Amino acid sequence: MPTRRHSRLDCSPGCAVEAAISLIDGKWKSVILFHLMHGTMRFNALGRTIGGITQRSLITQLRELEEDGLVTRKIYPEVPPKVEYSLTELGQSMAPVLQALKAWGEDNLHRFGPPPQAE
Amino acid sequence: MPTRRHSRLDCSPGCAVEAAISLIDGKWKSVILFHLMHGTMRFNALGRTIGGITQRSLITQLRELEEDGLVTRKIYPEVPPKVEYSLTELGQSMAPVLQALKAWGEDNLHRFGPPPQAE
DNA sequence: CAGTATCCGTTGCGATACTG
DNA sequence: CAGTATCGCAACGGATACTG
Repeated sequence: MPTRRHSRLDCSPGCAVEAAISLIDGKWKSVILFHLMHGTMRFNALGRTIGGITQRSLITQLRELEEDGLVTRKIYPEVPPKVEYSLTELGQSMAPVLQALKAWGEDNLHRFGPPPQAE
Repeated sequence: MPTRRHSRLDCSPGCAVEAAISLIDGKWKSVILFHLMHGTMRFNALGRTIGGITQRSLITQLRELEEDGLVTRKIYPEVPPKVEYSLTELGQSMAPVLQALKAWGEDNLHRFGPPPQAE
């Protein structure tokens, strides 16, 4: 029982915002979506690209994204197994959000994490 | 020790997205920001407008938003106490994000929560 | 390769009660 | 009114090991 994660979709003003966010909360979802916007990816490739995420977390987040209709999972019945993840139309429609997020982050990141120096 | 909540601002591609999200995660932050975009609000007013949030949660989220420089707190030294919360410039700059979120939510909410009927 | 299973610490957050 | 203090649980998420 997936424990309906979407708390309260019972609308008050600002609820749309909350609903939208509830889909991309979690520590990794936004990043996953972001990477999938660049195209289809396989499970481990996604994990490597993101970096620092465990298989458990990755699969959990992916399953939730799938459950929410943002991501699709294509299984190639072959061995070794091959599974590709990509965005659905709905997932693609998140693009503006992700971009706004990215733009904001890039503009303001320096305020929080003083640039990691030039090494 | 506020336990630096911003997990990893140590950038990998997509990190900007994660950083931005980390500021508006939590169950309520986005909604708080959203309501503050309409103007300054007092503590309890904010709580009532949002609905369903406890004082503890509200204050916690507000303090974090403040700590992150998105919100300011103006105290009127009078009795009964009066405290007003409003967005900083940085907070205002979140507008596009919030709007993207809201737009997306409004366009796609129906997919998750079947419209609350006409009562 | 793409997962699943188990364990377990941390955090989020609600409930409730109290205060200046 | 605008908080603070305590409690407690459930969910999140990391580590690690195992599997078809």
